[in-house]
Amino acid sequence: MDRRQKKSREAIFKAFIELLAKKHYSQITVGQIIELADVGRATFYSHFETKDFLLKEFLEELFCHIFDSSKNEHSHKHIFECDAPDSVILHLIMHLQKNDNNVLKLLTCQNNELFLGYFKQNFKKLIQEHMYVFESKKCQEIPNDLWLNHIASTFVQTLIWWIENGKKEDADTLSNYFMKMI
Amino acid sequence: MDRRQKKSREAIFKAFIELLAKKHYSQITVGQIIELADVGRATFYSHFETKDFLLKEFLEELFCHIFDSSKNEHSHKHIFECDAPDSVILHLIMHLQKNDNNVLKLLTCQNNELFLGYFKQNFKKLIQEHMYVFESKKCQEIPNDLWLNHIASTFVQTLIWWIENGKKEDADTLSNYFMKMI
DNA sequence: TTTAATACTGAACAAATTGTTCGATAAAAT
DNA sequence: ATTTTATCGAACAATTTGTTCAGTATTAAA
Repeated sequence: MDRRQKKSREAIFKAFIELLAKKHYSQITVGQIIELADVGRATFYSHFETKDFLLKEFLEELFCHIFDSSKNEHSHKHIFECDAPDSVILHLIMHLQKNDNNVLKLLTCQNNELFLGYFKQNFKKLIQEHMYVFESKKCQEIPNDLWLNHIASTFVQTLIWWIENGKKEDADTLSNYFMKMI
Repeated sequence: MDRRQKKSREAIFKAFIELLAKKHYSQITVGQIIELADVGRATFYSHFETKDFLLKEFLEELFCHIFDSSKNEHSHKHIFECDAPDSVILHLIMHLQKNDNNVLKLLTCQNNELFLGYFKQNFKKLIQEHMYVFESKKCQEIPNDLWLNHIASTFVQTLIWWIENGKKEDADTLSNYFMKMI
């Protein structure tokens, strides 16, 4: 990719994140983004069809990074070969604790609804691949997809609670709370 | 309240609901609302400061109705004096099944994020008042507010799953799933 | 029934925003 | 050195927002 393209794209993303941390998505205008990013109006629209597409691409890049690294990192590979469901969760929480790109902030700020959907979606994929890990917890009478959804929601909801309470608990405790609840 | 005021207000609400069922909140313009409601532009703005306030007032009226009637109806009053946690939930689900004002549709259509917040907020209040009912389910090691949040989220999430799957299960089964999960 | 207050209409208005177009300029790839 | 490509910046029409105001209709109060 052209160095200029990359530069513009990143400047737009950076400005967008900065604005997201301050105000609600719906209150952000294209004008504000290009001013902060210091790119021309036409440049913005040559990169992103609309503001909504900018959001979509941003979230996709973000979550792809979190969940992929959580799957593929060599140093952690063993975790998914372990039988304890805790470790899958623990691993993910520790990843989130690093808080790359301020994901956690985005999860709780005014924009949370936007992120929850993506987060849940990706988390569901993850646990679907490692469902066996949760078998022991599962009640046979509950439909599978309801159960899957339940795990994902509970996880996201636990995270939000954690952040809003100042992230006092360590990864271990949090993972423990989560496992107790499901 | 002046008959004219009431009429305009209701016409606006009605038009708003009709539009909400069709498209996303953010895509709805004041122009569309007043056209469908058949009221003047100035009238709209004399009732509601902005579109956001319209939404807020609408949701407040809606949820106030659901949760109040769920608390106060004479025919059901006994339920809250009963020890079984199931009955509180069952009662609420049966209320929702009546589907006044299409609440359920709003919970799953494109606008769900908007409604989830309000719904959860009200549901939390409700169970907080009847917390003792859930005591037996509670694990002592989990912080109280995390637990409260968990119950509310799980309920909302169960509802959504139910609606999206065509509402096949009856109130009893659904209530049962919910109780099994928490 | 008359009077006074109040709500609505409809049109016009400035301001902001959106998404497009264009020729000129600068940077990159060949 | 030449060609391709990205950016700029300014201008553009089209929407939308929220306000204002004079005139009309409805309601409540006397």
